[in-house]
Amino acid sequence: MSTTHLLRMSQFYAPTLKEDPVDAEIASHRLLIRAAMMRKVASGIYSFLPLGFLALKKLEQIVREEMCAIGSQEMQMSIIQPADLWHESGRWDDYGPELFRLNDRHENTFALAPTHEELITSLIRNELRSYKELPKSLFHITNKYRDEIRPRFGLLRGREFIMKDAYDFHASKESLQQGYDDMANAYGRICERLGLTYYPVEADSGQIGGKVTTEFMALADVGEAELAYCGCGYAANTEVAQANIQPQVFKAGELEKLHTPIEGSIAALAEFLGIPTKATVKALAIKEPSGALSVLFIPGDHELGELKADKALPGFDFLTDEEMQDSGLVKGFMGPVGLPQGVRVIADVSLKDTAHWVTGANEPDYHFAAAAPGRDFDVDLWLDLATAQPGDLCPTCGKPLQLARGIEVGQVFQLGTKYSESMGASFMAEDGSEKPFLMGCYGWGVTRSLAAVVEQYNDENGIIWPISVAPAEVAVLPLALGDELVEPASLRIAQELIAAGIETVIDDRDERAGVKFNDADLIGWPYQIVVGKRGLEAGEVELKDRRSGQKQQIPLTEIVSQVRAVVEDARQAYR
RNA sequence: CGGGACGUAGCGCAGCUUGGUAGCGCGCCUGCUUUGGGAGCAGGAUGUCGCAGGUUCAAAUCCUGUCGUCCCGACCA
Repeated sequence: MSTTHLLRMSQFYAPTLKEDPVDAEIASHRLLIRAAMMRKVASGIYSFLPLGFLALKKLEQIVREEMCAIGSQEMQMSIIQPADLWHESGRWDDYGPELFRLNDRHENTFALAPTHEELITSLIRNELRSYKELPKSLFHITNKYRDEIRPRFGLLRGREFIMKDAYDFHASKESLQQGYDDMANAYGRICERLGLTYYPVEADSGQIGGKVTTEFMALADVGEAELAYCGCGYAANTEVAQANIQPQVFKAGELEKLHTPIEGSIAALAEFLGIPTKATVKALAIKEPSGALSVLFIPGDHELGELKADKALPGFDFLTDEEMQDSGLVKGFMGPVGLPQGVRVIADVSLKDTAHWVTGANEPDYHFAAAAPGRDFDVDLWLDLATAQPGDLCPTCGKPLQLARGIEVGQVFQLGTKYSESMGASFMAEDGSEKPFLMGCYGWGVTRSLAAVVEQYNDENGIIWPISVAPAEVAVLPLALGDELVEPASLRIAQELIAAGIETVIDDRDERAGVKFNDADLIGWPYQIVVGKRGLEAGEVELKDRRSGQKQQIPLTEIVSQVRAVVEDARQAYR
């Protein structure tokens, strides 16, 4: 959607705020409210004001175009969905309190859609019947509802938000992979058109099921996700990143018992021995639902990846202090040598090549140095357990990994047959057999990515919209309203820009120059044309680039053609 | 759900300890002046002090409950 008529600030509903809203902490939340883009309705629920809506619609259109470009077809599904469908898939019970539920006057039960797998599957299952019709890809852009435990950070984690979700149906794995690759490429293009610095990362597929998945992370310090990445292109959510950790050996040789009268912590041990934490081995006592007890060993400078551990040891839990005592485990001084009987030794794979460990002696105030796996003790199970840290080595190229925080703006999944099987959606294959569809689902957070753009594009004065999502491309600021030179000149420039197909706004409010400058920077118009009396008398106006802050004087006769050129260049850069 | 904090004018806040006429800044309205980075002067309007009980002659203030909001954690496609 582009603005085809001149926007007049004097007519526009755009109540910008001079002061920061008190309940907004992060830049995107603060600025979207201050710049009159949106207002809060309730916790995690926002209304878009005209300015924000313009930006939102432009962002949405970019997503739409990239979906259509890969042959996905737009539709629109209801957000109120019969509970029966959710019972069919099993998610009425699995989704938990996050699912908004409601009744109609006849006491029929419904869910507000947090996502649309159920509805789309029920929609196509009776009428998409033959392999000849496959593959099919459908998408829509609608509100989603999730009763988050803790909504926060404005648009980044809301209870009502806009998502583009696409679903595709395939007859073969190869076809599914193709659909998935197309979608991932489209997501990359969306990020680029939004100007986002991003990484596609390996990720966990979580509740939604399926196996193959990639998350698209927009880098931002306020992001709730952490990713490990490398110059070679490898990037993964630290929940699953397979970092190549390099523990250090303190000393080799025979098993040696050390008197270590300290509080049992890695930091204290490292300090007492005068060695780096990476030369120690951390021990964590856990139990599995079966009741089996184990001690997990990971390099001392690393943290346990709880998601990794939970995948390998489903439902595990840490032992309480009492349970440890009852099992004969010595908190703070556990080690693989001389554990109580029946307690398994499970170690992070990175310790496989570490021939000599510094580890607890299962005795208060004592540690072992140079405990050697295979000689002094046996490891029952080697697992990938530790969370990646900066300096760990990239699993694909071996160079040091870097860590960053990111906002998950999109995720692509190969669902497989999870929903087609549970909901009986099948097609007639070429050989005459009935087969469940292979499905993919692909979410893009529309409102969340709008916030991500603001997180990456702002400064102390306000938002710095990339031209692709700016509410308008150019703002004309007449500094002397009512002046016989300034006002007509400003209007003429604005109208010529509109005629040239450039989204233009004119700040024709009866405000002082300072107010207009500050609002223009706060709202974040990419280009500002300042029309003042002084300049006009010299036959000039000023063109300001919001991003660089650079200003240049341009002859009145050339301003329209120059701005056209500048805008055209900027558009190309985000295409 | 655990921990912390906050609800007073449209927005940002003070007042509460020690109960006694509800205030400040910005914004808003009127007038004059001003006019290239959030103007100056003068005048004016605006409140169920979140809500409900209780204590008291008297409650924004004390007590109890409740609702809402934010932050940390747990949780989370």
